[in-house]
Amino acid sequence: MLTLGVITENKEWVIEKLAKKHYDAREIIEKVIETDKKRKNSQTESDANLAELNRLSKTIGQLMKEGKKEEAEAARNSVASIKEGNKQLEADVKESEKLLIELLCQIPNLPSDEVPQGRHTEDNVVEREGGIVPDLPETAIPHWDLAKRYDLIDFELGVKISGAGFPVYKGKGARLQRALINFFLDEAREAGYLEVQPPYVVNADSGYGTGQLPDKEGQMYHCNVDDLYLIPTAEVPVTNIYRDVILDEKDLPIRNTAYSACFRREAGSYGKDVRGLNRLHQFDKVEIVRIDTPEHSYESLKEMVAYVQTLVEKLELPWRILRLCGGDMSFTSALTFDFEVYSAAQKRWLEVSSVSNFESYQANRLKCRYKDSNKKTQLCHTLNGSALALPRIVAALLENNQTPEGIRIPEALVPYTGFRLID
RNA sequence: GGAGAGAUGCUCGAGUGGUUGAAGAGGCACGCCUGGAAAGCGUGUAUACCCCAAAAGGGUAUCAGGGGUUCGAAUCCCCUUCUCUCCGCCA
Repeated sequence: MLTLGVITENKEWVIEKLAKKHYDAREIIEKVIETDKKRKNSQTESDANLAELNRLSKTIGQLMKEGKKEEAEAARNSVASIKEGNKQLEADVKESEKLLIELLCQIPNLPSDEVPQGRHTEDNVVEREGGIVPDLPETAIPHWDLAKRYDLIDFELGVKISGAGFPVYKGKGARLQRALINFFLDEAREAGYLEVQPPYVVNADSGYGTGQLPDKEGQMYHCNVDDLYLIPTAEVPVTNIYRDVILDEKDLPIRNTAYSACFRREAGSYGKDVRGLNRLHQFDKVEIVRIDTPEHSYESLKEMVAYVQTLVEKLELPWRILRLCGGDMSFTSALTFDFEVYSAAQKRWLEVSSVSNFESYQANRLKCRYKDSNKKTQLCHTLNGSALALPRIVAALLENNQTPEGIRIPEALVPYTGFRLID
């Protein structure tokens, strides 16, 4: 969530910025400011009462010692009446604080100046592109058919065991998954990221910390009995490592990478979007996360994007980077670059990575701070990106590399798969 | 899952109702000392919020989290979470 300071001090500026995300903030911001005023008033008054209370309490102890019973009794009475009177004020403070957080959670992050204007996916700007779109013969088939032909992925079996969107990988299909995960983790480590293995279920506090809760509650699987959520991405547990933490500036930027299975309910998806590997309830992903200073975070974002580019290049896939427009960005992001690879039999671009700078939006919620060189405590900036999500990479690899002899494995992956051809 | 013990600041650790935001030690930072270092000495060392134009200064809250008793709670009571020990179960 945004900090109160930025809202109260730069109201008009904030409203203007949010317009780029097509979010009309005027009304809610007025409400925030009003609630904040109320909170301050109540707290000032309540604090004064409590100060008086503390003072009197000390006096009572003293008076009792001196044997001045009557005076002590009088003080005791006035304490009682102040206490009674303060109850409402304390309730007001709590109420205002709660409302304030509720309101702040409804306001999206401010888009950075680098974000292009626009409403829809068509308005996203192609930043760079590379790779060669293969010239497939007429007989080329989509990955779900290839998966069947070479017995790599069994979608029906997944349906039997769990439901749609939970495929079973078999043989070279399963080995390809494992190869990709190891390849991505090794690459990340060589690029300076520390590998971590986080839990796959998180508590509600963690969900709030990274912003999945409260608004995206319906997108996560929830274990009711234990009140735990299956992670939709490793971003959640990894970023929450830094919840309620004050870091040292010299330790920044923090670079972490993690593989995890990801679980998403994907309520409301349909049609060609969910065909084959295009959209799953469970999938594998290697994530990169950075915690950085405000001064350096955009440099970090650049580095992350450049890093992800090396991955798609090594996999020899046709790729492009999109700079997301205001209307297509996520709620919590300040600037996002999406990576897409071209899946040549489906003849469509598939999103395989999303790299974002959240600036202090997540950090404010997380209370992830650092001490700067002046020993002042400040909010960090958080960033993350997929590096990479497997299913659509697999879809593109299968489709683009199909030959009459079988499916060719890109050179960089061969040491990991142990085979060059799926046949 | 059953029984018991416990959770204090960056760390260790004292504290069982009243000038305790918290002794003491260690660590760390700065200063003095030194040719330099060590030792020594001195000073400082939480977070959030509120008042104040700001600084200075002041106030409130926080001793796992929440609630309660009391004029007053780190200290007493209740609930939750977590840790440890023993038993059970188990990859």
